[in-house]
Amino acid sequence: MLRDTGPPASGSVLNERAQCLFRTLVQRYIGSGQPVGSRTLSRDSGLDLSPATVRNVMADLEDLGLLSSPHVSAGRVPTVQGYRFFVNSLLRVAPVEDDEFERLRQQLRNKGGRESLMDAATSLLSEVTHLAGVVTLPKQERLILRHVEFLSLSPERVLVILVVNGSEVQNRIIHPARPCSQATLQQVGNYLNEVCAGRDLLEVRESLLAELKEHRSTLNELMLTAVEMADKAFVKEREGEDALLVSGQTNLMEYGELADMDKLRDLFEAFREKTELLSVLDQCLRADGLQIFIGEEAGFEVLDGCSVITAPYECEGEALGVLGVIGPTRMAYDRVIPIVDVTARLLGAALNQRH
Amino acid sequence: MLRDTGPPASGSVLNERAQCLFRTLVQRYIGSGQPVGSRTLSRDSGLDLSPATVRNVMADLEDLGLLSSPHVSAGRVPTVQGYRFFVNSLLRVAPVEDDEFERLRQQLRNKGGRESLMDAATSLLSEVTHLAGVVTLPKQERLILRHVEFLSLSPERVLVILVVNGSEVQNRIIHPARPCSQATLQQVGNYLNEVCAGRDLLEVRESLLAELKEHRSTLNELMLTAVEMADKAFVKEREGEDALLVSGQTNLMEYGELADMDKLRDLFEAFREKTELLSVLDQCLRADGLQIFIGEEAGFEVLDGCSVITAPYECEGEALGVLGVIGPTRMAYDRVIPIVDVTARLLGAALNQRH
DNA sequence: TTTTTGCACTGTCCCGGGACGAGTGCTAGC
DNA sequence: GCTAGCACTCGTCCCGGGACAGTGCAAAAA
Repeated sequence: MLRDTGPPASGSVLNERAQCLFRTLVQRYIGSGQPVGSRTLSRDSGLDLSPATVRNVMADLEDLGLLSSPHVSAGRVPTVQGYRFFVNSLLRVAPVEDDEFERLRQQLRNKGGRESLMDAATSLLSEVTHLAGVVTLPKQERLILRHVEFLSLSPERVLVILVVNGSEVQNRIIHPARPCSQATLQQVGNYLNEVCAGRDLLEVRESLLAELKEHRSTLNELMLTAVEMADKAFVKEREGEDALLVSGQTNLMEYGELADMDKLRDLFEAFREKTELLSVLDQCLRADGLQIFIGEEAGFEVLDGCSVITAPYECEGEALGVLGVIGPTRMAYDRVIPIVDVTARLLGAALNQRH
Repeated sequence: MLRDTGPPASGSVLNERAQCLFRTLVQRYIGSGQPVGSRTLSRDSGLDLSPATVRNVMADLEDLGLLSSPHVSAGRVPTVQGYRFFVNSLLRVAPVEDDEFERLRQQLRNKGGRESLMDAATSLLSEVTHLAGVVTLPKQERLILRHVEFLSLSPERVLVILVVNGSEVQNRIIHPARPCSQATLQQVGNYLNEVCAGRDLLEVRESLLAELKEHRSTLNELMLTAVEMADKAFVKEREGEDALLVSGQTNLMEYGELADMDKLRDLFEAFREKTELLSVLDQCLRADGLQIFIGEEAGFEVLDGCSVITAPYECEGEALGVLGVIGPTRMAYDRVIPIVDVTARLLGAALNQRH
């Protein structure tokens, strides 16, 4: 019996005993995946209660919506609300084990490119947790031009190489209105490098176009070509196209509760499609701080039966992206949460280091 | 009864009737996935034979190793040898349907970069065939330098941008022995562009190093730096790292014979790992022409129960890479083979077009 | 009042047996 | 050389019973 029958979300509403039983039940279910019965619970709780008493408490917990029974004689399993309550109020996270921490730290430093750093983070998450790891790539809202180079491929095609934001290289092919000689391109490049280096790509493009409109007649030939080139070369590209890395999907095949082929197929398709996942992870980025979605809480049917744990990673105080794991609702929250947390910090640190 | 009991691989060893029955059996099994019994076969073959006669023929076919029965009262299914014989001697391929051909053609032209062209080919294969599509990226044995650019990021780090083979851009970061000013880098770049443009990257590197060894004392400062830069910048990179694109893996989840979780998991891991698949596909590249591996023929246990159909794609008469599909042994060879064939041609054509 | 004990009840899982059907091999006959 | 008939063999499906695990409820004990 409970002292207070209010909604469990508001403060400590369960008495000590009920909390303890509930916690042990959830832990045990997470460990075994089997519904937990009163006998087992009375043995494992350490409370020296008879199964019958335990049954009474369990009945109350079921009334509160924290537990449910698959059928009348099969023990209890936590509901989504149950997991939520467990995570919010009852969970005691385990510190990351030393060797795991060391492994994470080692793998996330001195990585080559930023790309491979993100790759490393993704696979680390999946390997350490045995779940699926996800990392969103930093969305580069601002592209600061560092250097631009034009290369004539053929009379109608010009290769543009942009170095932006420090050391990231982008390249694209544009088709100029009039054929340009390599020499002209060289001059245009020099001009643009001089004028635009260190400025925002799109902003520069706008201002050049504005200038063109205003002083078209007074601009010389070279300037006109330069404006045209900038117009075509400085457009935004690769708009979040595959701004999501996923790793260790196959890990999910090991969990019995996801063993249904259709369910699994849908899940894998969602990993490939990415848009739904990205929308979930975007929420996490805005929410700022470690986030946990349990079951349908994320708002997508494919994620039914799954939990998502994410944390944003930051560089110079600004949240750049989100990393996390996806696994069955029945996951070892106490172990996984700190791992996600630590990985986010380490990734942020690694990014910071290369300033 | 058979006129000739020699190995079925050598020529037409089965009489007309046995061939017809065998073909109908295989086709039927491919369609339904269920073992085919004598009654069904006598109905479907169009030969007006009694089930008993069919049974006799089937017994002979089983003796030849072309059929096997899962158990005594369950009809027959083709063996790997059976599929092989079917594919080699009995198969009549269906021409690619018009709308499918149109679809392939449309999607494989006017694609942006070469990368996205390959992507398109991979997903097309998987979508049209409902199997998993694979495409190996052209392995660039020769990297012809077109242009090189050095950019100083910090005193110890230099960004190298290489344009090779027409319009492909590579970039890497190197750490010079001594700090270099941007002006020096500019000069080094100019020098290297002048001397090396149009030549093979690795060959240039060798010859420069050789020259260094010989005339070290007589070279000026700039030249020394240039040689050092070339040494560090012109090394081969991205050695076949992920030279394989896979798409539509989830399609395979729909086939009952691959429904075993462990089997599927191994298969997906093989897709991720890529090395085993690449070794199979490399054979296909050397073999030159459409290749079919049935079951364990490919030599890898994970591919047990699967067939691989590949065709090399060519550009300017040279086989650049391989594309194909992977699916259950029981696949619609008559439909899939021409699709793979056509896709390879279209991809080759698309690559040729951009010369 | 709270906890425990005892008991009836209700589901699942795991057999073992019987009916059924599909398919086979063999033999005799056309 | 082909076919019809027949006995036989398995495998699958379906059922019913027993073991089992867990429940709810009521009555007794603390």
